[in-house]
Formats: sequence, C-alpha cells, structure tokens
Amino acid sequence: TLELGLREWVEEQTGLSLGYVEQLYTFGDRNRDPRERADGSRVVSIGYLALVRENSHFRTKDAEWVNCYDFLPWEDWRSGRPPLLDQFIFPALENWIMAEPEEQAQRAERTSIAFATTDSRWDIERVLDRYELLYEAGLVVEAKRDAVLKKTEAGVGRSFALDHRRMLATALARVRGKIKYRPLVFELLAPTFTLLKLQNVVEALSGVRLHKQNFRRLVTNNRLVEQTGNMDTESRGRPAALFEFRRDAVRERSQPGVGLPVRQSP
Amino acid sequence: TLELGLREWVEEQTGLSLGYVEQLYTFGDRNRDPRERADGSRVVSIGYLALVRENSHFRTKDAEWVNCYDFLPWEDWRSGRPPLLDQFIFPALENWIMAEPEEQAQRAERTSIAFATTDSRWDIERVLDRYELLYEAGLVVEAKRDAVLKKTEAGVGRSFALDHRRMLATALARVRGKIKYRPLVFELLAPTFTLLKLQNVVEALSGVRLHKQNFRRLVTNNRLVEQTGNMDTESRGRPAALFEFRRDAVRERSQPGVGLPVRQSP
DNA sequence: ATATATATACTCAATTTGACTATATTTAAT
DNA sequence: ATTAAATATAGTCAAATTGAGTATATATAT
Repeated sequence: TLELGLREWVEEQTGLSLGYVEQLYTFGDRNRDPRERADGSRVVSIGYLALVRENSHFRTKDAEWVNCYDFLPWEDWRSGRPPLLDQFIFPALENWIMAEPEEQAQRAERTSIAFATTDSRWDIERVLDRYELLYEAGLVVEAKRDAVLKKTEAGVGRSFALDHRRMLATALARVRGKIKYRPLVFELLAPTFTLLKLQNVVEALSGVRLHKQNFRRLVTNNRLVEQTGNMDTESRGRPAALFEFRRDAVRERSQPGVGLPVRQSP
Repeated sequence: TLELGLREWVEEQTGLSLGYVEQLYTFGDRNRDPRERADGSRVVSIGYLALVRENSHFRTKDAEWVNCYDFLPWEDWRSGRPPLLDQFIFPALENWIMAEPEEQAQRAERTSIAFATTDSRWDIERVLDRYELLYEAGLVVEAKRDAVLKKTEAGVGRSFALDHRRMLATALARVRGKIKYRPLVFELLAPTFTLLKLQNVVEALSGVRLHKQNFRRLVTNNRLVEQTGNMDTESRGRPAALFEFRRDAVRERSQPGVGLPVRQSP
C-alpha cells in the first residue's frame, strides 16, 4: 500500500520508524512543480502526516529537526500575540484588501474570519485559511516564485521547496483539529510522561497556552491517562507523578453524538 | 485544479452543479483495479466528497439517486438497531474471530470497538472501521472478488464496482465526523427550511434519531439559524416556522479551544 | 532560611446537556 | 362539530461540564 511504501521510504531516508500515519491531502494543482512547465506533465503529490515519538534520532547525518513555527511564525501564540501580526502582516493585508476595489469586500471578509481581526477570537484551526490569504496577498516568498505579486519583499516566515509550506499548513490544521477528539498527542510522547509534559505538547501543537488545573482535570476526569506509580526525577520544583496513556480510552470515549442530542428511548 | 476538473466533469455527466466539495482520500492500494493486474500499472484514485442541494435534478436520463444505506445497511439506526446485525453480522464475525486461533484476541478487540459489542455505545463515526472488518471477514461481496474468503455467500448490503463501497464508507465517516462542528447540513437543504427538516437531514447523515426539543435548542441557542418570518404551508400538524442558515455563524463559532481549556490571561 | 518553581487539591458560579412536562395549532377521521 | 393524531414550541429542573480562581504541598537554587 501507499502507506507502507511511505514508512519504508522514511525509514530508509532518516532511520526513523513512524508511529501514527495518516493520509493528509493530494496536491494536484497545476504549476505546483517547475517540471510541469518543462514537459507539460502533471505532478500529483500525496501528502502524509506522521507523528514521531520525541527523542527519536536520525540514522542519517544530514537530517535535522525543524520547528514548524519557523515556517508559520504567526501561528505560535504561546508567548502571547505574535508581534509580527501587527507589525507586518496586518498592514500588508490591509494594502492587499485595498488594492483591488472590486474585491475589497470579499477580501476584508476573508481576512476578518481567518485572522480574527474584528470581534471573533483567534481560531487555532484556520491555519490553511491564513496561509492561503498570505499567499494570495503575496506575503510569502513562494507566491513571488509563482509570480503572484511584487518581486522585492522578503516575505514572512522561513520558506520551503515548491508548495511544501502549504502542505505543512494543511498538516498543522489537521493536527489542531484532531487533537481535541482523538488521542494523537500520545503518539508524540514517551510511553510515560508527566501531566506538564503532556500539556506542553498540546500547547506546542495548538499554539496556545492552556489553563493548567483545568487541563489536568480534563485529562484525568476523562480517564485518558493513568498513574504509573512512579515519579519524575529531573524536575525543578515538586516532583510530578508519571502517567501513561490508557489505551482503553479509545474504546470508551467519543460516544455517539458528542454534540448531537441522540434520543435514547424510541 | 483537480477540484475544478471534478466540478466540470460532474456537471457534464449529470447536469448537477456541485455546492460543497472536499477532497476525501486518495486510494492507491495495489489490486484496487483489475487493470493493474493486466499490465502491471498502478491505478490511483482521488476521492472527493460533494454535497448537493436536495431536489437537484439530473439533466441526463441514466443517472439516479441512491440511498447510501443500501450499501451500508448496518449504519442506519433510525428505526432502531438494524436486525441485520444480530441476525447475520455478529454470528459471522464470531466465526471469523474464532477461525484464526492466533489472531482471536486482536480480532475480538477490533470487533468490540467497531461494533460496540460489549459495554461501549455505538459510535456513528466508526463507519470505515466497520466496513474494513466486514471486508476482512469476507462478509461483503467485493472481498470475495478479491479472493479473501469463501466463494458461496451473498454478502451483506448492495455492492458497488471495484472499491467504491470503501470510498462511500470513507465519505460517510467524514461527513458524520464533520457535521458536529461544521455547518455542512445547510449545503444539503433548500435555502429555507423547517427545524424538523433540518433535524431529519442530520438524522439521515448520522444514522440516529435525535431528541427533538434539545436539537431545536442546540441549533437556535448557537444561533446557527434565523427565522425568516414565513411559515411552512404543507405540513401535517401545526405549521412550522421557516428558518435560514445564519452565514455569520461560521465566523463566530468554533472558538479556539472547544474542548481545550485555553488560558485567557497571561 | 528564603525565594522560586512546580504539583496538586479544592471551590464556586456560570453554562451546557439530558430528559422531561406542558401547551399550542394544525389536518384527518368520525 | 367533535375528537384524534400530528406536529410545533415553550419551559423546567437536576446533573454534568467548564472557566477562573484560591490554597496548599514539596521540590531545588541561593
């Protein structure tokens, strides 16, 4: 299968064995790849999302871990609202909105939804909407490459080959959407972990800080985790209890109709 | 783009213009298509999910609407638990579990999760898990076609060409998962509708009956809909008020951290 | 000994959910 | 004309969940 092929290929390239793997999206727009222009062919890429346990190390030398927020810095609100937004992105988007009189209304509307510029709050899941707006507005370098807008500016965030940053945005949106109702996080953690560690990983994925006591309550009350009895040794303050993922939770959780008022009696 | 190609193709084949379109999955396992066996090639299909407003009619004559539960009858619980489950599926799955001594435990576990045979409740989203189990157990005809199991039995549910039933299961799973947090339903309804109509469509998609008063409360309190002021004429009992989808709801809903205790103050 | 960092327990009001009861308006049947 | 059946809509109430805290315990670093 395609998925097995992927696992083998990654293993070969990096020495990592993938845990959770999920098909993401098939990218097949025209002009994704310069090779298309050369010979008139069409390149279609099937993107996969894979999660790898922390502290996995590469076998090959030229591989390295990269922080995904290097590419999408506006998505990381863990240290508060990224200054980049007000300093660069919003002014630039404002110009873009005003640039085309006929599309002003629609552009303003889309910006307002994606970036929560008006009343609504920042929606961590709208990663792709935001990237696409920045792309259309020519604020990322790959847009320049595709000759969408001006040739001068540097663009925001670190770039990637081809449309790989778009794929990354797709992946982050998917993870952020799924983390709430599927136990993805545990695929990233060591088998045993403290609640703070768990929280930090969720915060890294979602890009926002969480309320510590309530997070703990959420996780323990839903019986997603179980104490191992051991304690963490290398902490700064009071030692934390070590937990592990309760595999049974997969079976129990996600009752029919989370959010749908299912009628019980006929 | 691929999506535009799809829209044109469907328009051409059926005369329908698609509303909501979403990429579903790229199906690329080996042996999906007999053509592969013939010439050693590999057929990869990109599946799309599209929603069409009710009462759309075909331009071409040979197209027809089909109830998706003809293909997946065990997924429709609107008239109570489908008898098919206890009469045919469970005994057959039991045989399958027992057939392979070494895999008994794993098979029993998977069955228990997918079909909620033990304590847990029926999870409307596990459509694909269930189909895959039935496939592996040889209970659907396409498994026979692929020579997985015995050649005699009729199989359960109406069949489809190639692996198209698998695609359908993927689509239904996707819709059921999404319906709770994205206003997909409105893509299927006329611009104006009664709350009962809305509820019936949600019930059709989810395959379960909902609690009427609570459903109404959910939908109105979240301000997903708005009264038009008009009343429905052709009802049986008391006439129902006509509603329309509140487009602004897209912007307001899905606050960051539905389910994640986002910390507000730094 | 003290400051600082972290873990964990507990509180409490506000909101949401699940499961009902009650009442209002229709059409269909007698 | 009256009654039954079907549907819509309002309201109630306890239980569970969530948001935002306070309080206390147990470490390490200085």
